[in-house]
Amino acid sequence: MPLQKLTKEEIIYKSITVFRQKGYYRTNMSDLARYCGLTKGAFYHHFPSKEAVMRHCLQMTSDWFKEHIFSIGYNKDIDDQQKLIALLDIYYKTFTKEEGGCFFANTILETMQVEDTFRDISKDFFKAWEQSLEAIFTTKYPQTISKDKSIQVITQIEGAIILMLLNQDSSYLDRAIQESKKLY
Amino acid sequence: MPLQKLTKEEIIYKSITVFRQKGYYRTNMSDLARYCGLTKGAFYHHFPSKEAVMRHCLQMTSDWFKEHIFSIGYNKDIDDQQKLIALLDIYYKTFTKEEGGCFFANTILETMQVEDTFRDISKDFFKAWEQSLEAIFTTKYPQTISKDKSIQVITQIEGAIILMLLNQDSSYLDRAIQESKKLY
DNA sequence: GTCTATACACAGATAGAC
DNA sequence: GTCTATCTGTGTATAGAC
Repeated sequence: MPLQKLTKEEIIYKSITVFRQKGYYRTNMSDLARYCGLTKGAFYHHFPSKEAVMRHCLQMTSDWFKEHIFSIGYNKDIDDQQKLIALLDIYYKTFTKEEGGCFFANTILETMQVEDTFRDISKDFFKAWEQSLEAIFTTKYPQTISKDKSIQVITQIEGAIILMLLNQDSSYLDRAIQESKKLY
Repeated sequence: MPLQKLTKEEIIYKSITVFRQKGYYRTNMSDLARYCGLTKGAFYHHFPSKEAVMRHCLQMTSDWFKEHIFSIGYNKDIDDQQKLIALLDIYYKTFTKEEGGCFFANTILETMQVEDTFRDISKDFFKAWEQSLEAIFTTKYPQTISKDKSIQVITQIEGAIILMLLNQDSSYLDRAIQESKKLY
C-alpha cells in the first residue's frame, strides 16, 4: 500500500490526457496538477520541469504503441494480409477514440521550430511504426517497395487525421484506412 | 507617398514569417513588432490583438494560394493531366521553399482543441484546395471518385509534410507528389 | 509527500507624451 | 504614427511549514 496517493506512472498517465487536449505550450503546470488532484508544489516534487513531464508522457505513449499495436506486425500466427487489415482497423479506433488525433504529430508540429527537445523520441515512434508495417509488406514485396508502402500508409493516415480534426468528420480517416488496405 | 514606414499589408506579410517559424502561441507581440522594426506600442496601433494579426495572416496566405496556385486547376488552356503535374510540382516547391511546412495544418493542430477561432478560415483553405483538384479530376472521373482522389492528394501531402519536417528530409514529400501523379 | 506562499520573468494590452 | 512607461495577469519554478 503506497503512502503516496498517486504513483509517478499514474501522474504521467493523467498528464498525457491534458497534453493531448491542450497541446504542450498551452498546458501549464497548474492544469497538470489540478487534473491529478495535486497542487503545483506537490507536482514539482515528482518532476523537475514541464519539459520532463512531457518527455515522460511521450515515452509512455510510444512504449504503449510498441507493445500493444506495432507488435502485431511481428506476430507469426496471423496471415500477413489479415495482420495489415487488423492493424489498420486498430489505427482507426485508436485515433478516433480519444480526441486530438496523433499525439506525436501534434507535438512535433507545435514544438519543432522552437526547440529540438522532442524530435528524437518522435522520430523513434514513427520509425517503430514504419518498421512494424515493413515487416508485413516485406514478405510479399521487395524491401524498397515495402518501405515505400509503409510510408504511404503512415503519411495517408496522418494527413487524414488533420482533415478529420479540422472538419470534425471521421470519414476522412476511414477513407485513408480503406485506401491503405488496397496497398497489400 | 505614405507617412507610415510600413503599410498594414507589409506588417501582415512580415508577421506571417514569424508565425510560420514559431507557431501561434510561442510568437509574442514583441517578436512581431521587432521583426517589423516597430515597438509593441506602435504595433498595437495597427492591430487590436494578437488574434486579429493571426487572422489577417491566415487570410492573406489563403488568398495568395487561391490566386497563384489553386487557380491553376481552373485554367482552360492546359491539358488536365499536365495541369495536375504542374500543380503537384508547385506544391513541392511551395512546401519546401519556406521552412515550417503547411501554415494551416500547423495552426489548426496547435489551436483547435483550445479555441475555435481559426477553424473556419482553415476549413475554407482546404475546401478551396480540394475544389481546385476536383476541377481537374472531374473531366475524367465521376464526381465521387474525383472528390476521393482530391482528398487523397491532400492527405498524402499533408502527412508527408509531417514526416519531412520531423526527419528533415524532403524526399518524403517528393514521394507523396510522385504517388499523387499516378492518381490521374 | 503535500501544502501555502512567493519569487521572478514575461506575456498581452493600454496610456499618454512627442 | 511611433515612442516610453506601465498595468495586469499568468507562467515556471522554488522555499519552507506541516
